[in-house]
Amino acid sequence: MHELSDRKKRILKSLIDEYIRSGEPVGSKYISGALPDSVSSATVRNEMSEMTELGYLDKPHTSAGRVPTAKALKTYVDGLMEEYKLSLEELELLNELLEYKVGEFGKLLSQAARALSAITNYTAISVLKPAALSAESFRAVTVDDESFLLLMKCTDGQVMTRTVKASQSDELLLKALEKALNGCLTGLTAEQVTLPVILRLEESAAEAKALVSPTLRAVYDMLGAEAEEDVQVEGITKLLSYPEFFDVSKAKQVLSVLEQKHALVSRLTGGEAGKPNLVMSGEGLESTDASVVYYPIIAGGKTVGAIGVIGPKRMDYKKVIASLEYFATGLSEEMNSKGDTDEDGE
Amino acid sequence: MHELSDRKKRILKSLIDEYIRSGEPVGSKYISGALPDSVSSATVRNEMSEMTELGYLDKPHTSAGRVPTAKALKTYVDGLMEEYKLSLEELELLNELLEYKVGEFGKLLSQAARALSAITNYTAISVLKPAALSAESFRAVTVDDESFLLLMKCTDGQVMTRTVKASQSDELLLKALEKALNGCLTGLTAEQVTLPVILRLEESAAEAKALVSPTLRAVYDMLGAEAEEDVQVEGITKLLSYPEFFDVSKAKQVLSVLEQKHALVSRLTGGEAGKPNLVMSGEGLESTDASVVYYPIIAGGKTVGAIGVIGPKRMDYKKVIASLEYFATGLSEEMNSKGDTDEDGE
DNA sequence: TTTAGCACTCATGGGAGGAGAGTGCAAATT
DNA sequence: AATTTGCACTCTCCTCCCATGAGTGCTAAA
Repeated sequence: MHELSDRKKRILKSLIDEYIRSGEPVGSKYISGALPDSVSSATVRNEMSEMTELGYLDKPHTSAGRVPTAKALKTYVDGLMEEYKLSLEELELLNELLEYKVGEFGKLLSQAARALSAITNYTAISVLKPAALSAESFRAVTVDDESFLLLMKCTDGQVMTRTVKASQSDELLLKALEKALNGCLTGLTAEQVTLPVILRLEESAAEAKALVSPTLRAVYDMLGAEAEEDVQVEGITKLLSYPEFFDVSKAKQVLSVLEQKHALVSRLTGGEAGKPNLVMSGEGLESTDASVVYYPIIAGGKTVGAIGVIGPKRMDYKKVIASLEYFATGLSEEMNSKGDTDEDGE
Repeated sequence: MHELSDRKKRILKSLIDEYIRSGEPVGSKYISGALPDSVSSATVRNEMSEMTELGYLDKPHTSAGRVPTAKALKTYVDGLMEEYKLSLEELELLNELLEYKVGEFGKLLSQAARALSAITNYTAISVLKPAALSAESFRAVTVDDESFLLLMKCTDGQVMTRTVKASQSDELLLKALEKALNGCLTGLTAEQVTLPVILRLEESAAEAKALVSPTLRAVYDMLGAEAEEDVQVEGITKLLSYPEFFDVSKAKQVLSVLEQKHALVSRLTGGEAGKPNLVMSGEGLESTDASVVYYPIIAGGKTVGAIGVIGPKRMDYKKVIASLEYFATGLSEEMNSKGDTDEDGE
């Protein structure tokens, strides 16, 4: 693992720091000046030459400085870079934007993305994972003479509702319907509600026959509701502020990644929890010069979404990771305290 | 109004058609060839020169062809252009994408935007207008021993719910709470729930005192829920396919318009219903070379959202307007049949 | 009123040449 | 053996310059 000498590491760190700042190839002379070690540029050149062999550095052409490869950036993130402490103002900004509204999880997530984009100056992504819902119990409640409200408590604890239109629906009929639903549909996902199930339901709800069809429609709708994946992107213009995307075709490549919502969701909810996940240009991310850092959000031991940042390969990882971590743990906590599961993910 | 001779109109139409196609300044020679009238390029030049005086045409520099101004494009949209008939395939595509899911209005809107973007090849926007909600009636329903479900029927007919945690909540307490809520909070918007109101509520719900605070929180949350404006943008990369946005700074300008969500919502829900609304670069839209066409969506006589397309000034208006019209009327109908209002907007 | 003819204007694209940054290597230094 | 100095070499990038060509505006003729 330790294939780099200490000096090489120092050189690499210095080079990457500068590259992150400027976005341009870094030359040996700069590093020789920036490093506390008093080494000549020639020595640095030799070291760099070796690191190029080892796959850490690249040069755009013979006579330009060096640029870190994906491998080098990973090494940097894993150990070389300093830790970033969010400043008080930044923490305040985050909290303000975040606590302002604690409604739905989805809203919370996109709110977080907005804040994240604001403080990091990169484009932020929030992703809501579709869940395969199943019902734990049903209730039907009268609203007025021509409609009633159907409640479905899901196995994951949340309660969903739909209004169902039905001309004649007295308390008795609703009770019967309720019973039939609880008897036939609990524990099933949308896919599992097949014809035999429906027939059985119709049979046991014989008295409330007229209500079955609209009710089923509502149930189906609820079970499928969370199947909608949701991707929110905040601060797209930020992306276009970085010179690597001044070329529209590059920008388009990156943005098209963000439009492949389905792929994005499965990718971002697939990572390891509790640590920053890093995806760089080549690796499945079909875009040049871009890099994504993300944290999955955990609730009740399951990944329910993710929050991330997309930017140039040379993004300010220390700041991004610090902010992301703050949000991801905050959101995960929020979710775990809110839900009915007391398990701890970590 | 009729400040243009017939021939001028023909010339203008031909010029704009070509400009929409190519995106480049159009010269007199091209028009002379394209027009059925056999006129020489010199005649066309004279006409164009006059139209430049009248503010219909512009020239980028002395020696380039002419480009239509915003004024000319409006004239074009208002009368010169042909009507576009959506092809069967296009209609099918629209319907397929649209009917696939008829859940929430918000989802429907963004679904529509997606379809719109797909068939027009421009970026589509959907906007949900925040509504000032007020309650018509409340109900509280037991879920399990440690929480109950609060239902709020709004004046606009929709029913919203929240789960409220409360350690001891028997049926009697809930009944009392329900009564108090119905007595004190009906007809009020989020802003109108002030301290005196709260005090009165606490008084009348004295028996269920412990429930008041969490309940109020839930009510407040529901009343404010729809205040969230929602903007969905579909097909951003499409925008970047047009040469006018190859310059990233231009692209940024346009995209930043889309990020000013608040301004966007009020702008797009402010237009006239039942007809295409056209906003061109200069007019309040802070971006060069872009143009927005949108239709507000009406439900129960009120504007509840809007759907639109943003693209280069020279977009294919006939196609865009045809598709938009299809969706806007479709969505408005959908909304009006679904809601409980029978008023007709037009 | 329309057209033909012509001078004039500008954006565009293609070299040519020079400056500057950075490398790599060989010889000198520690 | 590791560093450093010195130097030739390689590229990119910028700028200046010129030719090209599309399109106009104007004048004089039809």
